[in-house]
Amino acid sequence: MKENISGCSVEEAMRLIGGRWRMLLVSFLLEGPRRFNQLRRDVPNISQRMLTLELRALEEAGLVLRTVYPEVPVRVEYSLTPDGRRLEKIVEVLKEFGLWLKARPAA
Amino acid sequence: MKENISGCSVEEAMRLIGGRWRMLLVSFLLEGPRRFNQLRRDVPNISQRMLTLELRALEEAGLVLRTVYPEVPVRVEYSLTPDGRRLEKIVEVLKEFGLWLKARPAA
DNA sequence: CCGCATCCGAAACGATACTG
DNA sequence: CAGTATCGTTTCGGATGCGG
Repeated sequence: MKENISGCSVEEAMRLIGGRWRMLLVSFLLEGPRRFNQLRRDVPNISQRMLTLELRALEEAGLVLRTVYPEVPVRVEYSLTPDGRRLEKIVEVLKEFGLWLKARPAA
Repeated sequence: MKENISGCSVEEAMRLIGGRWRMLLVSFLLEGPRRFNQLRRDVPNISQRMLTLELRALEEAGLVLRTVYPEVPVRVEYSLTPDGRRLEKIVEVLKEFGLWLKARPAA
């Protein structure tokens, strides 16, 4: 299997950042660390369950850092790792394309 | 529902171009028009069914043009519309990120 | 050559209720 | 506040067989 053709990189990238929520969450984390319920407000349509799952996935991929502050009540902050910041360009381009999408005449 | 925040653009974009195959197909179509079985060879792991479905979806979104040449046997060519070419930047950035992904030490 | 129809399992996603 | 657990629905994706 010739895995090294450039197209496969696209596939790998999409497998990691594909899905409805991932890049959306990253787009907010790019502005700075966020708490759990803060992200829920930022992304009103996401369910609690999906938010947990997606954050865990991003954490496991090394793109997001989860920090627990042992206060009462507990405080948890999510932030992008240096690796996670590599997604900034993708978010930018995606945002640009999305805006054009919503503006174009033909749906 | 405040739909106009920039993040939502990202979501809309991902809903259109998300999925395992879409951007991969676009990445090949960027090189020029392709026939059905040509794409099957380019993307060895895609099933006939998915190739049909994804091409139809891209066509319906106005990103891909399907041209039927009434020869015998029939010849069908898929090419990007001008709108479809707007995906070029996304593919580039995705490709770059994917290559880095495969190269980084920590999996 | 270029599909479509059908069936099926797997994965993504969502709603709701409950917990330290 | 920040989650788990459970369940149901929807979408994704593969296998196979048929048709113009």
